[in-house]
Amino acid sequence: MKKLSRKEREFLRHRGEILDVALELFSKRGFHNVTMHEIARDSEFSVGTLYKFFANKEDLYKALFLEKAEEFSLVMQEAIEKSEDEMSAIRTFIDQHIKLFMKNLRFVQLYLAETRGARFNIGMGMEKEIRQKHRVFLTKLSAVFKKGIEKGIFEDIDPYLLAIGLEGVIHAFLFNYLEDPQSHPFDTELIMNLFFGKVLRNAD
Amino acid sequence: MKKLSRKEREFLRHRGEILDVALELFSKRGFHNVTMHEIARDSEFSVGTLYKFFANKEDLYKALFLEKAEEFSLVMQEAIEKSEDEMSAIRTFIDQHIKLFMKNLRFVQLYLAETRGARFNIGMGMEKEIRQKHRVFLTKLSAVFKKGIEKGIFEDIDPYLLAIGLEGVIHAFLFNYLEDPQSHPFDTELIMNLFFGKVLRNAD
Amino acid sequence: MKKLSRKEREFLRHRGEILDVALELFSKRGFHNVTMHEIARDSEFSVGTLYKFFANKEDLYKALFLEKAEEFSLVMQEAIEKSEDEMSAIRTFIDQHIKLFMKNLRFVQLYLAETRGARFNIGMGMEKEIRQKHRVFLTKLSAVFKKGIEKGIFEDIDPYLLAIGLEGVIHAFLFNYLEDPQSHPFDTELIMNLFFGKVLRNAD
Amino acid sequence: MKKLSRKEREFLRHRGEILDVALELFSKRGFHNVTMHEIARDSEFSVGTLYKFFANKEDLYKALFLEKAEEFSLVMQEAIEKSEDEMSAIRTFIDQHIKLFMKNLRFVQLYLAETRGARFNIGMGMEKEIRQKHRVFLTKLSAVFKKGIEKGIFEDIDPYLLAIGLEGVIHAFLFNYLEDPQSHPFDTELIMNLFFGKVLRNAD
DNA sequence: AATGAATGAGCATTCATTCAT
DNA sequence: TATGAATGAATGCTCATTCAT
Repeated sequence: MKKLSRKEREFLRHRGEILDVALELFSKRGFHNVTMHEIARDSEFSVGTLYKFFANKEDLYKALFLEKAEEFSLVMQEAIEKSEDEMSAIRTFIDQHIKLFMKNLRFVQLYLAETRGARFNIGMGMEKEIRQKHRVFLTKLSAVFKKGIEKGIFEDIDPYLLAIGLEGVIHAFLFNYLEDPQSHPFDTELIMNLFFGKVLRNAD
Repeated sequence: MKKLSRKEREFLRHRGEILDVALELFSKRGFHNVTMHEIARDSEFSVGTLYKFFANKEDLYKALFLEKAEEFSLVMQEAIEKSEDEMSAIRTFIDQHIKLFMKNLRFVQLYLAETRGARFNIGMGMEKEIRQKHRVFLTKLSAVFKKGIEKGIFEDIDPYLLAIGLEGVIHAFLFNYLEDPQSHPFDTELIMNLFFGKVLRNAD
Repeated sequence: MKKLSRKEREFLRHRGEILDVALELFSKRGFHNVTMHEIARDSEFSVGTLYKFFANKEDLYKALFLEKAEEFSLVMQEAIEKSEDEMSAIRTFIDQHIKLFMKNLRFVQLYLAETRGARFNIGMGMEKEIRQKHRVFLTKLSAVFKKGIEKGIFEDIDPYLLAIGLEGVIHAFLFNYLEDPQSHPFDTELIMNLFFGKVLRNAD
Repeated sequence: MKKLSRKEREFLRHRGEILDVALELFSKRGFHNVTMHEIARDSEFSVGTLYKFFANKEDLYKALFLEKAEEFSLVMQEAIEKSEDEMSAIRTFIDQHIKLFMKNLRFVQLYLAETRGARFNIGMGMEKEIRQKHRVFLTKLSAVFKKGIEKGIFEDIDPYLLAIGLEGVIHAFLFNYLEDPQSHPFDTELIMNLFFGKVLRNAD
């Protein structure tokens, strides 16, 4: 948008470097098992400098999480919205979801923890914000299901539950992949099959 | 089974009281945001007494988690094993799962966090043990799917993924319930429908 | 002296058992590295019972030390006093000293520490008492030297220093023995030879 | 030797200040009766800063002891080695010993305690190191006696015992001086006289 | 009288945060 | 402006001592 001065560009580059290092550490050991000195050491800045970029440790963690979460959210929303019909919206969503996560495994570690891990890292601060955004997103996803139900494509099941359920399956697979990347490969089609009635053979 | 002396019974009662208080606190605020002094205060014991029952904070947390996790595991396994056919095994599993979790919401908070929360609370100690047990359990659940596949009841999909997926859906619903108990009710049948091909209307 | 009732005899026996165990532990690990629970465990009494015999840990340590120190002191004094002439008084003193210490190696550990270790175990409490008694004893030993000097047997050197010096040599040998019992054997005669060169006037 | 940066010089100065304060406290009250907070308070640093210089309390104590002990050891060895004949080596040793100790009374408190006090302050850690170094030193001192014996200057007595004995006398005098500096003055000549009666062959 | 469960003050240590240089 | 030395509140844990049974 705007032209950034060299100073500003440099500032953002440094900020990004710090966040990268922090993600590396936080994802491996969790918020409480990483010290500001470690982040300083690994990012080759001084502790003092860290505090020039972020007001405190919590702030750093929040920035780290929320910025990437926002990015994820946008990609996913786009995936849903630019699709023609509901069925392909769901497929694109799953597809993008998997791709995005596979490209950001470090962050996914944090993401899955934060969206399930309850109020564990930071006290109620970021918590609500994350939950709120997540709910907004799920509502958008459920809107797809809702429209599908209205069109008679999907069964009449609470669309919000469908959204939650779909995300639940995807996350479960991704988490298993994180733990043991070799075993049990899966793809968008598998999830589509699983979710859209192919488990039971003689379904009819 | 055995007759316990008054001393022994009292010991176990006190131990249980401490664990109850600890669960309350840990589930609300997480391992790192709870102090031994708080557990002492709330359980109306002294810090010293806490250390008579548990070697250290980590030990207390582990005991808390593993004992209940074991109990859960047994109930769930039983649900699977005592069923006649595969279909009812899955139904009983979902049913028991929901019931058990609904009765132990505090603990579920912890459980969902630990089985997703990555390596965040305790350093790799309990970690592996939990993951290992979880895998064993999922293998048992997937055995049901496997048999079902062999009998031609289920589609030929990696049974371990089916197990993971089913659990993912259940946990997703339960987690949503934890967050907002009023909205979006669900039950065993809903999950059965969802999982066994009723989402897509004209599936055939 | 007095007839002791069975109760009283038992009391003293138990007290002695506790002191024995305490000596064993204190001599190995020092005052601060031994807990009352350990003394209780090893002596097969309860902690509560320990406090029936001794007001507190310090008291127990003091009793342990002072009683045996008193016993030592008496034996040594006797050795000095019942001797005919000064020369044999010194010889008997050295002799008894070595014998006594060899029979009480555990305690000697403590003794050497307390009479050198400065104010390390207990704060200034027993300290003064020990030092005072020790000074009294050294004064008695120096009296022997003094008389010897007056008789012209010994050189005219501050008799208190002679007493200190003699004790210093004996303790140094004993300490070395404690550390490495096999090497560098010594006996009364050696110390006599060592000590009475120039001290003895008609050496030339 | 090397040029030190201002930072480095300041670091060493601060470290030295902490050690000075710690010596003051430890020598008065012993390892276990001094808290890190006291050292912090008296040295006018914060507790945290103490831990920047020393890994833990034990480490601080060890540094304190071993560095000065090393210095002492070197001075004493030099005293022995640079002397022409055995007799003057012993005299120089006594002389330097007294001078060094008189200048470092605080430390001597600790030194005498540690070289006699048995295994009382720290568990076996430093213990062995100290004993080992002490033995090495005594061996060097005894080598002087050995050579003297071979030359026929000294009586044929185990030279290691002579070394131990000489040190015992010196330490005994120094310890007495520590306790009561006014009374019973002594000097090198006195110790020489005391020690070299029969030891010196041609005494007669 | 004897027990040992319970107490809680006290200590070592950590680490987010500040600020003089 | 960037640094990192210094801070000190906070926490896990120990152990001498008490007292209800």
